[in-house]
Amino acid sequence: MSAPKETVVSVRLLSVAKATDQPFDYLCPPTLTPSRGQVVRVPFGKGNRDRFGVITDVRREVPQRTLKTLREIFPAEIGLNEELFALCRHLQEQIFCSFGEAARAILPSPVYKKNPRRIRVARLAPDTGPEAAHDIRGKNRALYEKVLTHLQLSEETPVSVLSETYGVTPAGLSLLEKKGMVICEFRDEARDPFEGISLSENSGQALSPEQEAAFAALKEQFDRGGACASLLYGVTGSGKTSVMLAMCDYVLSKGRRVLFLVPEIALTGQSATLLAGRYGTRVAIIHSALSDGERRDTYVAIRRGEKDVILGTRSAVFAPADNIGLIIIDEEQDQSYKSDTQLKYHARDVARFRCVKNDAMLLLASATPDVESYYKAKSGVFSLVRLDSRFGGAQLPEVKIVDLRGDLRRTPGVLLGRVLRQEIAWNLERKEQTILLMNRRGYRQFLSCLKCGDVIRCPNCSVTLTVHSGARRRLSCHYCGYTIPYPAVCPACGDEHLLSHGAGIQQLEEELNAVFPDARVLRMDSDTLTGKKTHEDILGLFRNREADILIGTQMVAKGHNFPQVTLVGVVMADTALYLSDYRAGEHTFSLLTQVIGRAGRADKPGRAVIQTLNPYHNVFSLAAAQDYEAFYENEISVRRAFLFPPFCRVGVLTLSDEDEARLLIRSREVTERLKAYLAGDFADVKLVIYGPFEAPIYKMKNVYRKRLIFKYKNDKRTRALFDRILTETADPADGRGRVSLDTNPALI
DNA sequence: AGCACGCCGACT
DNA sequence: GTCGGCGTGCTC
Repeated sequence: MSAPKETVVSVRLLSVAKATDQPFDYLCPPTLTPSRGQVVRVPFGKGNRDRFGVITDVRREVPQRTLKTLREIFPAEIGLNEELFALCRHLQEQIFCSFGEAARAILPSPVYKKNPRRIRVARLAPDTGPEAAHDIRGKNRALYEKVLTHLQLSEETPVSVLSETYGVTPAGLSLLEKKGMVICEFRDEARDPFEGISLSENSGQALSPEQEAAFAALKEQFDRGGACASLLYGVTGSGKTSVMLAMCDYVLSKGRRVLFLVPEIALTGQSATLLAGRYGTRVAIIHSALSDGERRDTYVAIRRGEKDVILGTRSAVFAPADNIGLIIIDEEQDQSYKSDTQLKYHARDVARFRCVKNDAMLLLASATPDVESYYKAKSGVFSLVRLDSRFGGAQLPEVKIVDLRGDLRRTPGVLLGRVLRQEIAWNLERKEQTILLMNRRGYRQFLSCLKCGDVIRCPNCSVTLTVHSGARRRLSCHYCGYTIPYPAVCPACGDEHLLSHGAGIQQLEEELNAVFPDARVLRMDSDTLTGKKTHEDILGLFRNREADILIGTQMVAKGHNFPQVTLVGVVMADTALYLSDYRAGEHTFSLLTQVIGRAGRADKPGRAVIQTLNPYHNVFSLAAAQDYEAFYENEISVRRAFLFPPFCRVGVLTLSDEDEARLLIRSREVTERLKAYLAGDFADVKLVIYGPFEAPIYKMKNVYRKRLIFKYKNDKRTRALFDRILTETADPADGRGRVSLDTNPALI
C-alpha cells in the first residue's frame, strides 16, 4: 500500500546564517494554496519556534520522511514576485550572501512580523453632550466633562491623544463607553509619510535648449524599448535635476514607475519636497530612519501599486514596485550607494539588474562620475548625455590653492591660514555667507604622553582614543564606544605632561570664534545631528541667513543649494588623498569639485579657498578648473597601467577571530588553499592575491581582522572558486571567527 | 544564528 | 547531591 501524495513546499529561511542557507521542506495544509515567493511562518529547530521564510518550490509528492507542517502563508502581495525572487538568486551568486539575507533586504521584518498597527479612537455617541458627565459620580467628573467637550468639537480622537491631553485613562474611557456616552473603535493607524515635509509647488520651469536636447536624447533611447543605461554627465549648476524630472514625467506618462535614488537621508528631505510638490501622494519615501510602522505602510502601498515614484537612499533600490520604467541614481559616484554592512551590495548593480528584468532605463547622474561609469559610457555600455554649460550662465568660482605649510610654521596647529582668514573677513564685512569644509577622516584629536611617548589607545580596538570636548571632557573610542574621563596623568607611566594633537571640527569652531567673535557660526557634523529633523533644521537656519558661516564634514558638500554663499573654504584638502584606497584621487576630486560648486550659484560670483600641504598635486588644479575630462584621462591611464578597476575587479576577503593565534593560522590556511586551487582545479582562473594583511583597524571590539586583497575577473569560474573557498573556510564551530568577501569594497 | 543537549565545578 | 557554566552540533 502506497502513501498518499501531499503538497510539499521548499522554504528558504529569512536568516543571515550561512549554515541554514539551504532549502527546508514542509508539508502544506490542504486548506492553503502555496506559491513560489510567498512568505511563510514555519516551526523550526528542536523547540519548534516560529521562523519566517520564503517558498522556493511547491510540488505534489509522497514525502520520503516525516516533515513538519508550515503554520501560515502570508498574502502574495507581501512576498517576492518573480523579479524580486530572481534578484535574490542573482545576489546570492554575485555577492555570496545567503538567499535569506537577500530576501531580508527586500522584505523588511515589520512587513511580516508585525500585525497591522491599530489605534483606538473615541467619538461622542449620538445625542450626547458634555452635560452627560453630570450623571457620573466620582472625582473625575470634571475631567470627563472636558473630554466630552473635546469630542463634541472634534469628531474622532485617538485615545492616546485624549490621555496625553487630559490625563484620562483607558479605563476611564471604557467607563464612558459603558455608559453609552462615547463610542470607541479600532482604526488602522494612518501614517503620513509627508509629515514635516513642506510641499512646494513645482510644476517645473522650462528647459534650456541644452537641457531640452539632453531630455530628447534620453527620451529617444527610452522609446526604443528594452533595458538601457545612460550617464547624464553635467557640470555643477548645469541643471541635471530638471532633465531628470522631465524624464520622470515622461516615464510616468507611459504608465511606468520610477525609482529615484539619492545619496543620503538629508537629501531625501530636499528631494521629497521637490517630488512631492510635483507628484503629490504618488510619491513614496524610503530611507533608513523610517519607523517600523512607516516602513510597513510604505511597503504595502508600493506593493498595491498606489505609488508611482519611489524616492529614497540606497535601500530604496529594493522597493517592491513592479512595472518599473526608470531608475535614477543621482550623484551616482557617491560612496553611500555601496553597502558595507551585512549585505555588501552596490545599489547601482542592483538597479542594473532590475532594469534588465523590467526593460527599464537606468539613469546615472553626476558632475563627477565614478571613473568606472564614465569608462562604461565612453565604451558604449552606457549612453553618454552631457550638459556642459552652467545654467543661467553662472560663472565658475575663482579658486585659490593655498599652501598651508607657511602658516603652520608661523603658528603650529593653526587651521585657518592667512588667505582664508582674509577671505572670511571680507565676506563677513559684505554680509555674504561662507561654508567651511573639514574632512574629519584621519583628523581627530588624540592624546599622547610627552614622557613615555605613548598615544592613549583603546584597549579593545587598535585605534587611538579621541578627545571629546563637551560639558565634560572625555576620551572615547570611535569604534566600540569605550569612554574614560579626560586623564590628568598618563595611564601608562603616570606622567602629567600630556599633549593633544590633531584637530576636529570643534577646534575649527573654537578658532573661528576666537578670530571672528561677532560671526555667527553653525556647525554640522554627526555630533550635532541626532535625526533628519536636526539636519534639516541646521540647513534651514543657514538658508534663512541666521548664520554667517556653516562648518561641517562632507555633508556640507552635497547637493544643497545656498544662493547666498559666495565663499567656500576647504580647511585641509589632503586628508582624503592619503587613504590607501586606489580611488583616493577620485574621491578627492569629486569632493572638491562639489564643494567648489557650492560657491556663487546665483548672480554673485563665488570664491573658493583650498588649503593644502601639497599645493602642486594636480588633483587640486583640475578640481579648481572643474576639468573632469582631464582628471578622467589621467586617472584611467593610471588604472590601466597598474591594473585597477575598470580593468579588473577588486575584492577583499576578511577573516576575523577573537583568538589572534587562530586567526593567523586560519589566514595562512586560506591563502595556501587558494594558491593550491589556482595551481590545480582552478588553473584557468585569473586571480592575483595580495596578503594576508592586517586590516586597517586590526583589532576592533576585541576581534582581530586579517584580509586578502584580490584582483580578478568576475566570471563564472572565479565565482565558483570564491564559493568553494568560502564554504571550506567555514566559520569555526565556536562561532567566534568569521569569514566574509566583499566583491566591490568601498574602501580598501 | 538560535537552541538544546551534554558533561564538569560551586552551592543548598 | 543539584544548578548552571558554555563547548558542540543540528535545524525539514
